[in-house]
Amino acid sequence: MTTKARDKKNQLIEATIDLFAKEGFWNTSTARISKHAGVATGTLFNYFPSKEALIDAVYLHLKLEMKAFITPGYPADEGTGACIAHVWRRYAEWGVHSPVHYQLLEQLRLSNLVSQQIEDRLMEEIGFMHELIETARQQGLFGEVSLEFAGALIHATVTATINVALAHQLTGPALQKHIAQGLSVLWTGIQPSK
Amino acid sequence: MTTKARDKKNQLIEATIDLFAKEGFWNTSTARISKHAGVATGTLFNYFPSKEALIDAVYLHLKLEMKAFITPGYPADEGTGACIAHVWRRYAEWGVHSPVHYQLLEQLRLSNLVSQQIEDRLMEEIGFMHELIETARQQGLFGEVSLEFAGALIHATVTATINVALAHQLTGPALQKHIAQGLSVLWTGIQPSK
Amino acid sequence: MTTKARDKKNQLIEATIDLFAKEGFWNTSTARISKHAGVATGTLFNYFPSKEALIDAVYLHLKLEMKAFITPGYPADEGTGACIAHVWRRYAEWGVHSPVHYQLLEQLRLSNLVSQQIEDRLMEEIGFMHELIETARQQGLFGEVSLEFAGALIHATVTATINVALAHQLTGPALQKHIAQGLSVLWTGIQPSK
Amino acid sequence: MTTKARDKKNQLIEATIDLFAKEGFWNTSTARISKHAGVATGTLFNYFPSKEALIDAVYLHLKLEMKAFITPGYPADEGTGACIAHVWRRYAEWGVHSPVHYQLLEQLRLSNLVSQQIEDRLMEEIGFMHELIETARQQGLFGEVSLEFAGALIHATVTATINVALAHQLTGPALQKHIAQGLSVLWTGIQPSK
DNA sequence: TATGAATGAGAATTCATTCAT
DNA sequence: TATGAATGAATTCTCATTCAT
Repeated sequence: MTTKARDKKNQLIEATIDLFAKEGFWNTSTARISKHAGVATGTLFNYFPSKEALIDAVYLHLKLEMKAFITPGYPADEGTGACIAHVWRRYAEWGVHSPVHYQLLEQLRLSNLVSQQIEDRLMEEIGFMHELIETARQQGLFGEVSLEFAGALIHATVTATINVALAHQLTGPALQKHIAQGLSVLWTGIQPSK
Repeated sequence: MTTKARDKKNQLIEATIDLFAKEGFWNTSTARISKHAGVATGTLFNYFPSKEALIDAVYLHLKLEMKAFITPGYPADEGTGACIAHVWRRYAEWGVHSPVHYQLLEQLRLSNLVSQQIEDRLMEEIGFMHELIETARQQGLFGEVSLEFAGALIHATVTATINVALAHQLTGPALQKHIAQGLSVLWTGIQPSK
Repeated sequence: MTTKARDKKNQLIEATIDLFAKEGFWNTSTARISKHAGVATGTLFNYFPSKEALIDAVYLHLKLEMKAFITPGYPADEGTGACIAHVWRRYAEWGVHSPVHYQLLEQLRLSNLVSQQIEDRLMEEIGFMHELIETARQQGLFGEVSLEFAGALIHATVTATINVALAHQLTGPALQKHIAQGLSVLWTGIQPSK
Repeated sequence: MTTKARDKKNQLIEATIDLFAKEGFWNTSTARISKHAGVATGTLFNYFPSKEALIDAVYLHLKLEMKAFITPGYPADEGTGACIAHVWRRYAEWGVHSPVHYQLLEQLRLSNLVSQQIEDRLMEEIGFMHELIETARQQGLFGEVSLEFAGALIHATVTATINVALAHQLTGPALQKHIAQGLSVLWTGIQPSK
């Protein structure tokens, strides 16, 4: 795929995200997406074989964007706990920083619109988080909680934290305190009882 | 509204839930709903002025069903903590007991398809939960966590708990232990640090 | 047909006229007509076998109403010219007096919605006007103008007169003067050249 | 708009006129129009955003066609009276020449289906007639008749003339004589009394 | 490769009419 | 005779996708 082609794909993906956010899922036709991206209706289908494939690409795009936001500063040498805390905190910050993208990602996650193929593909990209959690479990950081439950709780707490931060429009120190509080709930709640 | 009319409305609502679950939101037309409910296409619109109104009714139906499941055995005289624990536990049990309804409710919650009017109407029905949380806060059960954040965390943890229970198809004692674990995470995590 | 039945028929016809005027032809369903008349949807079809039959009845009703307005004071003993002038003038006055009914009548006339059967039936009721015109022709009042042309010109001039009177909201002496002017145009225009 | 696009628009407009005439207003669906024009149902809506817009276009088309028929031979240098007579005569000839179009135009005129926007647009195209009438009035050709009344009478007489010509299927010299007669009625009737 | 007109199945909704009560 | 819920064909309009240029 040439650079130009990749550019156009991204252009279309960004236009899709924009319109999904602005007008909602249901009212966003491929024709409108094309126009918003500044290309002809037919062109969209030169880059994505179907609308479904476009939505898959959007989901992938959002997840990778999130990953790219989370990754910097990863404290690989400070221990598993620090790593998980980093990921959790950066996720929360991403959600507050890109609320539109975050909300769309959550909607797509529940929508059954994303193909299994893409979910699999993402396992490879995001899999390191699962390994991280598994390591933490084995180190006894999570008590008896299963791998999957730990993942679910991490996701659940970060989501709740983002949503409240957005609802209250928190920024600056108030936001940082809120995020710390959310992380603390997870951390306290999930740790093994003494 | 006569009993017969109420029956038919329910019939249509159940058919809608069924199809939404089976075929997904996006592929479920009013024509298919009517056929699935065993009535003519026009009949649906005798009971709901629009598809939007039908979806509102479905959402209302699901929330009230959930409330009806949660309410029995409410330990009003055992203190706020026991009440919250009861509600949390019964919610989790409902989700595991009626996974299709639970999942649809979650989808609708994020979809922006439900009108504000219905959200308001539900505040009256579900409002007691908010009061419960507020009372708990004032009794110092939740540390510094705000009302809204407490609500979000309660919802987030119960959701995570249900999802994992469903994924692992937990039942019987294993399920009860899992639910207890989820509740404990919330409870430990949210309580004020000593 | 009992008196009660005739009353209900009239009730339905009046409701139809009212709604046609208020909401236009295209948006007026039989259901709305029934409701407006204060009867059940099915009841309408006990009195009129179809919507088409109802429209026929409305047309008939309007024409007879017009005739009833025109007839009083008919100067049978003052000569043909006076009779025609009377009819013309009363027609104009009816149009100004009942603009809604007048306009609906004109619309129905051009709409092809009225059955031939009703047109025939009306010939009997309204036929005297044609005879009147024919007599006038034979008396040489209309020059070489054919019967049909004379009728068309009479109708055309009265219609133009009413429309302008309505547009300018003429009343009282101004209206009378305007009507006299319209009649004079017809009379002067149509009379044989010396 | 390319030539091809204009052609297709005209194709659809002609199909609409044809069907309106053949089957009447009320039975003519967009689906039938599309099929009659030899295009897919969706294609119609590529050219007209709604059925209403199509009807507007039909009305505009008919009026401009009429104008194009009337204009040639306009005797601008023979005085106002000659100009009005020319327009009147050509209008009558157009009605007899294109009865289907003429009748549809009259129906649309009374139907309230044409948007104000199109009426305004037509004022610019047809406005010269109003100026013509106003000039004639100021030259004393019309006695005390107001501008609007003069216009209404002109329209009324030409319409009556066309209708009778069509009913009698007049052609050739008989038609010309009939038209002359109609014009004479207007002219004699409307001129100032000495 | 880009274009955008053409396609036609499918969507939500309406409505004249029927018929069991 | 009156009722009004039920019917389902018909309507306007949308939209993912195709394909000739």
